[in-house]
Amino acid sequence: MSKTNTNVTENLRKQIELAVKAAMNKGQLPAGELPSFVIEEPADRSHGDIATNVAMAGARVFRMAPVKAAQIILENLDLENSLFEKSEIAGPGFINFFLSKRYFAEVLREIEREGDRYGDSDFGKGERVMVEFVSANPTGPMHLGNARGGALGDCLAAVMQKAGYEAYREFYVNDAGNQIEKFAGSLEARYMQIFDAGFPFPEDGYQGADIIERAEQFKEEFGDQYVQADPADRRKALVDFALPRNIKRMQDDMSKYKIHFDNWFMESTLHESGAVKAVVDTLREKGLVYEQDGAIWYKNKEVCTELLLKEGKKQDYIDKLELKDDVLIRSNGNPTYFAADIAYHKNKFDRGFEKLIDVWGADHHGHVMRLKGAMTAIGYDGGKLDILLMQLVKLVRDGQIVTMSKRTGKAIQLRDLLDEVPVDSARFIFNTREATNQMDFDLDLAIQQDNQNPVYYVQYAHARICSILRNLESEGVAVRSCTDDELCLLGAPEEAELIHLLSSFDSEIVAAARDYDPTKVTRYVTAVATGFHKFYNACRVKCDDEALMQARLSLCMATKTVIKNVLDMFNITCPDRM
RNA sequence: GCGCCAAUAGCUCAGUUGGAUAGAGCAACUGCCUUCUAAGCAGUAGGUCAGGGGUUCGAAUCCCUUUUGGCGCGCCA
Repeated sequence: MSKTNTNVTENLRKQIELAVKAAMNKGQLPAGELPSFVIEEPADRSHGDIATNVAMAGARVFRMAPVKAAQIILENLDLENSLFEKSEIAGPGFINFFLSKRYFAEVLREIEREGDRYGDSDFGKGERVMVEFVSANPTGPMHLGNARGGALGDCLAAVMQKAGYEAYREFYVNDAGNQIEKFAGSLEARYMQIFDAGFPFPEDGYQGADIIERAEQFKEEFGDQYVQADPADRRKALVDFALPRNIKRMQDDMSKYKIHFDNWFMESTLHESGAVKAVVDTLREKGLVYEQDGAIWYKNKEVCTELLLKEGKKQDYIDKLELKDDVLIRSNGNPTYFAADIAYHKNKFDRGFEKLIDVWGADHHGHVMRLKGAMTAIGYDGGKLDILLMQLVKLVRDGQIVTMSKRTGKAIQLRDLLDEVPVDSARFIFNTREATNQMDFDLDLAIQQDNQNPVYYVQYAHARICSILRNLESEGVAVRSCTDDELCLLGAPEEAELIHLLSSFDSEIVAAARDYDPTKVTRYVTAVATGFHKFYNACRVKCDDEALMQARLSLCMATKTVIKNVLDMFNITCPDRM
């Protein structure tokens, strides 16, 4: 809601509360608790601009029919000097309020004044928030799930920024640990197979074609000089060769996808600095680790049980969860991913971030509780760590579901996608489905560069506005500021509806930030585009009435500002002509 | 078995902390360019909100239950 809009709602709430109290004092309503009620925009605009259910919500307290209570409240309501011009009782007892044209003028003025800052709010109070996303394994190419996570994470960070947070984007590179061992074994096998086709491939190795490619590149450079080498040296040489190239490829892909991370954080630094060992020690000091079968275990069950009881969960519910303890240090001495992850998130908090958001694939959801619990256990607030779980993407091509797997090497990769699908369209389409829902990505549709593609619909609205401005400019018409009286000429339903949409920009941003859901903003800007196209068809900007033309130009400029602010925020091209 | 997420038009999905006649895009059908971009607009058709109970003035929304689908329950990440 724009500031204008927010003020209107807050004032109305106070006025209604005063009216109810006044009626109670006069004995028109039985004295009692003020009911909690909502003030909202009705779905149907013929029901007014703002409506309240106070009479219905209070039906029990008032002990009378909602319609009658509404009448009494309305009689006690003072709407003099407000931006409302009319009110009515409707349906089962709603009180509907109609905004005056002065209000619409206010909104347009505010947008003109704020320009590219329009939609900003102080909801986040400048809090530093880190959004960690993609964080793909550097052992292979990025897949379609990373494409979705990239678009969602990047746009979520943008939304947080717009809502008044200080957002920071980070990519966690798992350049250490077990999967690097697997990576080494796979590379080794592919390298050796060049010389000896019978060299065994590890059972759990990475089967992707990219591994073979890297092994061949390695052979190009070093020939057969590692065939006879010590296997440990050979693997190290292969990883040292392949890993930086893989990371570079991920960075190039992200850059092509118009995602720019503030930081690429290397897991290996946590091992080298001793940070991983340090958190294990911290947990040990708190009596939360024990040794068994040569491994060091973390008392996850104990910690999570305590936290769940604090949340008010019942013991038998907790029992059914069958919580298990987790290994921190394997019997071979290597720390687990989990141990490194605790150290990593501690590191994030220690860098001064007050809120952490991780975008993960839903297949990692079993990891959420134990990580948050562990953060609390080492003295941080696990409640400040939020995980956005993203359901995986299914790829559909020619109406057939294509299974994605790094292992089969047959899945489409992020870079295949970007070769075929325009970046704007990929970023937009991935933000049309909520993260919590599974998504079918129709490759054929996304590749299409025509009106089926939703991003063009929004861009087209912007280009249309630019075109109007160009045409009028060539005829010597300059956009100027309008007086209130002129702006009040905007009375058509399409005009009112569009202004209404524009006024709710920052409440949409706040809702998206609150719910960690950037897809709300995509849908919002689509609605704004619809509102504009309807207005365009119903009302001609260029007309004989100079004052009306200027008022409509103000509306065009305001619409242009909102669309541009959204597309800029999401790093999507905002063309002046199409 | 236990847990998490979901089930809404032919398809893909919205539905704003319980509200008024459940919406949009695509697909289908019918109209609208001698006037600012038809990548657009208007209209028609399409629904047992998975099924069944419950809570209340009022349920797609909250609770219970059944069914179906996805995912997870590793000294993998």
